[in-house]
Amino acid sequence: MDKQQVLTILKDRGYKFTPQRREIIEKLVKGGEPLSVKELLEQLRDKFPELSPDTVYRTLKVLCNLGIVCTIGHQGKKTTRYKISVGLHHHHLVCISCGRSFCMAYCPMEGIARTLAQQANFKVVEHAFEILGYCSDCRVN
Amino acid sequence: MDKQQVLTILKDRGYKFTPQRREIIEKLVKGGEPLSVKELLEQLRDKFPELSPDTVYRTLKVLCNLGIVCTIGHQGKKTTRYKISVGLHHHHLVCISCGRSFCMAYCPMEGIARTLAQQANFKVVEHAFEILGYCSDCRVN
DNA sequence: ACCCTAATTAAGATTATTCTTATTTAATAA
DNA sequence: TTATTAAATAAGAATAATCTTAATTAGGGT
Repeated sequence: MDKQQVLTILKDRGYKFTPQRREIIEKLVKGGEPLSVKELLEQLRDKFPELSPDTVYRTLKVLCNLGIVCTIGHQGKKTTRYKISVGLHHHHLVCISCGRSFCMAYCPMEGIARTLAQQANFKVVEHAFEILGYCSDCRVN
Repeated sequence: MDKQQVLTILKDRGYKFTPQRREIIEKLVKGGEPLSVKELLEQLRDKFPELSPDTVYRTLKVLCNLGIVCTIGHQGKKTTRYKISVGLHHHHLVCISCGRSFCMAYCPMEGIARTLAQQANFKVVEHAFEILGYCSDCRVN
């Protein structure tokens, strides 16, 4: 997903283009390691010395809701990080030693959520799933 | 799980009994709706006017790690809540309208985590899973 | 080009949670 | 009972994230 694609999606949904938003998207589409809000702020400080954290959080929330970025580390173990989503809905394996994250090959929830929810007559809106442990580099044995 | 059982587990693991800890456990074993840290503090204010939030958070963390209490609302949607664990490891359906939570009948992760992790040569330590949506009372249709 | 309006912004307050530090205390051994 | 020590505590600082408010601005229509 490149910058143009993201901007097109935003436009279609009626969001405005602001310089701040453009730059945040710019940083994210570059890829690489998932970024924290703090890191994004640091990277954007020269261009927007008064960029407020709230603007970054708000923009990220919009992008999350549109499925453009995904979130890693909800679990409160470390600071939440964000990265451009690689298309399909998916979850992460998060290493509690080095902090790196790895995409799961597939999302095991689709059928399961339906089944579990049916039992409780519960209308599923979203689900959160994350596995924490040690990655191949960090595992001891 | 009653208070004695909890205290026995703590004793076995070498934790100390403090009046604060006893009271926090007392409130939790009563059952009922899952409690937030704020609610716990309010309920304990008359007995311990200077109880610090940190003490509550610390005690809850210990109890979580021992599997004695479980955590609801990790997802950052609302304040995290805690309740005595009903034995087996499990997850929750959380209503985004009324905020109530419901236990899932089983944990769908056991086999899945193993499979997913194997593919990545990842050693699983724990996982987080939560379904958000509307409960039977709150769903519109 | 100019105006209008709803969306977006910065700033700062607020809340939830964790961390640091110095003090207190529970459990254990003498 | 007293002394010892490791664990637990309160207080307050620090961090992450959200909310409130008033000012600014992008985009659409004139």
